[in-house]
Amino acid sequence: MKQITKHNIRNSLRRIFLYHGLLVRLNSMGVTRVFSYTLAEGTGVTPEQVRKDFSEYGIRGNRRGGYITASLLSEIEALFNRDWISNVILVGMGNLGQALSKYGQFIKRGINIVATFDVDPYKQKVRAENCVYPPGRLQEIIDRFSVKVAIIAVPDISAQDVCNELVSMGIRGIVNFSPVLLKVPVYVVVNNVNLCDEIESVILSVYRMKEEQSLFL
Amino acid sequence: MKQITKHNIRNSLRRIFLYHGLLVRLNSMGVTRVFSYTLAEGTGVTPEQVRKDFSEYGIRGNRRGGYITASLLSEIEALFNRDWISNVILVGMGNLGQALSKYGQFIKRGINIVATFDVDPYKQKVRAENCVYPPGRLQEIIDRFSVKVAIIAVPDISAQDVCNELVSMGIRGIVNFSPVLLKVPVYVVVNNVNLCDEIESVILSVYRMKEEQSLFL
DNA sequence: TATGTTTTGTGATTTGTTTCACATTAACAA
DNA sequence: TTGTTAATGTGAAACAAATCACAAAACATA
Repeated sequence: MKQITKHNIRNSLRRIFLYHGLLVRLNSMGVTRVFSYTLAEGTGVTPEQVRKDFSEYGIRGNRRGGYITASLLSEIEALFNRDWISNVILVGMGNLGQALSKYGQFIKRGINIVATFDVDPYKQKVRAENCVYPPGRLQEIIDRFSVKVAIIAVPDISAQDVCNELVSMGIRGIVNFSPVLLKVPVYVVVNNVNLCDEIESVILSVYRMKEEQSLFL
Repeated sequence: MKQITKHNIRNSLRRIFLYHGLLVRLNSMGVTRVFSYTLAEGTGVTPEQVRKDFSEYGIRGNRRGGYITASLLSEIEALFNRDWISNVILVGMGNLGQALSKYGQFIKRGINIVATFDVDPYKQKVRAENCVYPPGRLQEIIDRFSVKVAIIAVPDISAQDVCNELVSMGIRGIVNFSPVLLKVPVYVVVNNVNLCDEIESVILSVYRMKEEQSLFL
């Protein structure tokens, strides 16, 4: 079984997102021109790497004038081809799901959560603005909005079942916030995000740093 | 400036967390023995890699009997040295912060959020169970619980200020959920988690997969 | 105790990624 | 028009990570 996880998405591609995020902010601040070192500075990589990454994806700048912010942004977004696919659904409205559904950054970045789902009838408040659908309406919504990507934020026990259901309904990309490895057909992309791991890695790094310092004492 | 980000935390270390998470679950399910291929299967890597990773961190198994789940777990946790440092604080109680503060997985993994903070007086409900402190009490809490790691979930404009303050108060590790690159002294570890990027990477991968398939038509 | 089997542990090899060094180009100034 | 400068773009080199192949060990069985 082959999954696209944090570990096998190309590093260069992950950095393109980094540049994209920064560019969105710079653009909204009215910065019209950027240089490889601008992006490098803002994302913590080297200028060479920025250029190499752009080179890999066929993005070119002006030999002396750097890059035009707006064009660069649209070139990256063209690369993403974001028009037809940025509608996503969110399954699981626990604490994390609720937070994600209200997270303001998504829409700024062109990620549109068209609907949220939960099995819990108590959470299914189909009011006007913040409605949560029952799983029975998944297929209908997926079809209506041609959704291809889903966010899974359900408890680990039900994650695989939900995943299977979504895949059978046409979902081809999954962002998985549950701590289980989802089994999916080869044509489905999975990205696992594990908040515990993110925090643990810092805890351990801090500890290791202490250890290294103490070697000098 | 050198940061420990998603990209420069050793891959092997990231995988150790993956194994740890799986082991916690296997252990609670009563599995007493695991093999490199058990862990490989459950985390989507190869058995050789599992062994190589353990080898790197000096963790050894039994030549024929694999690994004893409980011992392996405590060896990894000893590696983390989690006793003195697993108290963390959370700054910023917006949507994401609130979700993180209620996220049940943390405590299962030994991550203990000892206090949460927000500048907004409306959010500062210092009731018994779910209290949110004003920033003025940061130093007091950091000292009292010897906190070394903080989670930043504040809006991007204030992220750098909050970060500076935390570092000056003794914080040495930061999990940054805001989309800005924090400038920190070399002895501070930063892990940037960007939820937009995680979702975008899947959107793009799905698109690329479609593209590749269409080459065969 | 000897033998076959299973699984770990690791040197050697391959593959992938980042950095370096510099040729190339565009803008500007005199 | 011509030289100077400030950027990009990229092949080559250095580095890092993953895979392979197999030796070493431990257990089971006779």
